[in-house]
Amino acid sequence: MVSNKFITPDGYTSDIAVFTITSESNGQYKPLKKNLKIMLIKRSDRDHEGKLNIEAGKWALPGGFVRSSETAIQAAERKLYEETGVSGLRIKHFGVYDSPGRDERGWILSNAHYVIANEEFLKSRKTTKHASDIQLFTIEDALELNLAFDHRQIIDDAIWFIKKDMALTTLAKHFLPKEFVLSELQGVLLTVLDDPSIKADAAFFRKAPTLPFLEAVTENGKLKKSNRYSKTPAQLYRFNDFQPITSVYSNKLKG
Amino acid sequence: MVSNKFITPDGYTSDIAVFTITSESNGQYKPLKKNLKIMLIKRSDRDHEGKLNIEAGKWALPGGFVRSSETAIQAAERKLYEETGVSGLRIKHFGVYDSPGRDERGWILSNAHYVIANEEFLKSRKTTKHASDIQLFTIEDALELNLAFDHRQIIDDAIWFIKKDMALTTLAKHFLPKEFVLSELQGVLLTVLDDPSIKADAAFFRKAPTLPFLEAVTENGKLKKSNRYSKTPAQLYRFNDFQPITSVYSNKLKG
DNA sequence: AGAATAGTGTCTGTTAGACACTATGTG
DNA sequence: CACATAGTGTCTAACAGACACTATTCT
Repeated sequence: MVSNKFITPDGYTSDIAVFTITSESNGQYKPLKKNLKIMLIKRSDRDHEGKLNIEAGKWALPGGFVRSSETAIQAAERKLYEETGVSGLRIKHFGVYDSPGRDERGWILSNAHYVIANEEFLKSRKTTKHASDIQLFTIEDALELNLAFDHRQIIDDAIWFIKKDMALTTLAKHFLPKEFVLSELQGVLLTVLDDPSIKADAAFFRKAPTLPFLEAVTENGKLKKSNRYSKTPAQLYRFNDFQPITSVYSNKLKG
Repeated sequence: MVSNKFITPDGYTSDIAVFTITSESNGQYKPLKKNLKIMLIKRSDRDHEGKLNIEAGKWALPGGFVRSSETAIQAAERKLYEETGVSGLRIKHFGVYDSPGRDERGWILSNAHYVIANEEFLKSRKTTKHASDIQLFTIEDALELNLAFDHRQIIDDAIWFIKKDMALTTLAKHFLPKEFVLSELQGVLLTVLDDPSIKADAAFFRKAPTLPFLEAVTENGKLKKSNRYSKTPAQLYRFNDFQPITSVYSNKLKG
């Protein structure tokens, strides 16, 4: 029944869900309108050898086949750069998709990752793709598209993971500039999390400065402020290297 | 450079780290000595076709090749049953191991999972293996063995994941009987976590009954007690379906 | 002055942590 | 009665949450 050769998959791909939070100006001295977005690419009609491409024309996660000389993470890095011009970001594995029949070409595994990019970083990238073939979508819009393969499921799962990581780790820092104002942090958190104690201004502004993974920025011995988003100068903060650990059995943050 | 065939891996395996917490009696009416252990199997000299096996004689995680008609999770279930007699447990994915060169037979991917089994459950299993070829090791002992492939790394990572899940989810319930006494829960948590507020008896006994995912067991309208581990009858608790959610930005448990 | 953002003052109720104390049952 | 486990009483300091208040700056 079982052959004496190993049972070999027909392919191993690495796919990447690239998230960013876009900021729309809301007027001068106002906090920005923030929106969680995902970067998708339109599958071209033909591959790089000129052959008809599968799932052509559909929107899909960037990614592609892993080579035997690299890991899926390395492949993700390479494909991300080739397809979207993005590089240098922390790539995080979150799942494997291997249901029989998920790809009609055969038994093809997908190793799925997510990446958080801050908006400024994305703007500075260069890509060979036509701009219309690579776009940022809001999550709702993305999930309404006719997506290639099982990428809808993968995106769904990716969102669940970044929500979890946003709540449990200092993931928010990847969406923010090095130095930021509390209302920016609050905005980032609220695009992903729905937590009354983050929403409540007084509570958040009182709590945030005490968080062990945040520190006020100083300059020449004085607190550094910014009035990017308000007339009142607001204190700048940065993340430090503290890795908070929570537990359901006790509610003190540990490092 | 790239062939027109897909780049195909030479194999796709599913490996499972099976954890349990063993309890040694410490004397009558005493809490038990608990220890986190991992189940490993000794790779046999020849495979089921009689051919020489790779990494023969070394200790390894249970697992094996995934078939094209199943997912890695299903393969994990199947191999776990075939190799160790364990079935019916929740299998959780935690990583993929795909470094070139990790398996000298070729380009072989490992999809890694963990499983939590409670000790009583493990005792009741049946297996075709010789008892000496399948054993429970403490974590320290396991990491000192000469393990097959990169299974040392996989075990290391698995431990990290169960620590995290033990702290952040109600994972502890899989190590416990349906109804348990607070000192049992405390014992389970302490085998994996090092948290002063769990260690401190008074604090733990006061806090635990208020946790939203625990409830006191009643019988005929009365609180159900047990004196399994103490002369004083102790209240029995069970986990309910509450899924606690924590956050580093606020320290109220949400569901 | 008016408007908007960024905080702070203050009160109330809850909780963690420490430590001493009580409760229950065995031998 | 001694002892071990399973809690509870009580105090203190800290903190969350609510709501009103002040501070700063631009127009």
